[in-house]
Amino acid sequence: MSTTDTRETIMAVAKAMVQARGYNALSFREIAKDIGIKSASIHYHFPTKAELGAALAKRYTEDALEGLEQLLAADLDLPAKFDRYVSVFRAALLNDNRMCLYGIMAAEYGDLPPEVRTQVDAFSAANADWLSRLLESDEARALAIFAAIEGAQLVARGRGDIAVFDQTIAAYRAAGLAP
Amino acid sequence: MSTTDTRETIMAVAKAMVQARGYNALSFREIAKDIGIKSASIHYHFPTKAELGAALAKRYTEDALEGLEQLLAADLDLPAKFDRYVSVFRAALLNDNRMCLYGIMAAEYGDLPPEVRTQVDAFSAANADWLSRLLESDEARALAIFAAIEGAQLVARGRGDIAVFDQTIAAYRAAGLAP
DNA sequence: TGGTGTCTACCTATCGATAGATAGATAGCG
DNA sequence: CGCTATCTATCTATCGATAGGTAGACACCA
Repeated sequence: MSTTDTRETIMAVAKAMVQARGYNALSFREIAKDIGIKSASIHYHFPTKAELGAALAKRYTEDALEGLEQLLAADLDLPAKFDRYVSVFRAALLNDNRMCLYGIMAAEYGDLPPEVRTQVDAFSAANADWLSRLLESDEARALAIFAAIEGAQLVARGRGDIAVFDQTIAAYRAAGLAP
Repeated sequence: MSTTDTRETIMAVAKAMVQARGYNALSFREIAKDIGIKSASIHYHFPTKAELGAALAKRYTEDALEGLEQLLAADLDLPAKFDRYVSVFRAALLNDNRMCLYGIMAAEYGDLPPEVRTQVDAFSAANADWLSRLLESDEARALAIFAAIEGAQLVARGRGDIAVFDQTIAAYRAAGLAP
């Protein structure tokens, strides 16, 4: 397999694992077993676990930003755009009750290597920035909405019920927090 | 030391560790070192890690419920009671940027032993119930407020800034989500 | 063209550290 | 004596990481 393919496969598998069980539960041996190589080979692509974690978070933010820029430019009204935004977080739950990579890593913040923290921080900043542009509001309000969505995901995950997520978002809208 | 004392000390230290770094990062050896005993001795009080984790979450809910019942009966207006409620979550952040035990365990949900999950679920249910009584609202709205507070804590922790938590709660109030 | 060196992408084997867990001994106490 | 609470010592499993080797692709040079 080419370097790029294997590297991408590692990242895809690792991302899913983190979203399901967290950064701490991420294991080189498990990744390796999943994709049919040896754990030592992962070190060829990602010298340390911290580098893999940082690459994961960085890519996650980049991918999100790309999609969000397109969404912002789309010919949709504000509630529809917000709907699409929320559906990204919703999709994680639908995918085997997983969480947003940010949410689970933020919970483990105290255990994260510095380079991973940096990338995790970037995700919340990017989301707050995007939401403030969408809503033409200040960053504080945008960050509050982002936080509320993350919380909705966290609680819905514990309940194992996507309906809880939907009802919570609906409550945010009914209260006027979200558009 | 009496059984009770040691058991309580183990729980206190373990609780702080989970709030700082999560259930997965909780280590018998670390707890033992902290309180000056051997890790084997912890197994005398808590045969397995899962039992310790479940006991932690159970106690956490019990303690919370006790305080909340008193708060509900207190001679304060609604916003003041809500203030006090929020301040409990705020206090965790002030305590070395720790998180609510529920929040961090909910994030690790996919990795939690069944008996721990059960106790974690009980906490969100108890909070939703309490909030619905406080607000005289339906459970869905109450759960949404709980979720939003958890999210505020998660994001503020990543930012390492208690002001982010305060501003987020303020934004919830300004929007009309919280009283 | 054919040999030589280098690079990629893995491999096997192993390291030291740490995890939770257990068996069995022991000190102290009523 | 018997119980409680702790100890020492050890086990198995797993962790990330490293050392060293190798098949194959590719480039360069005589």
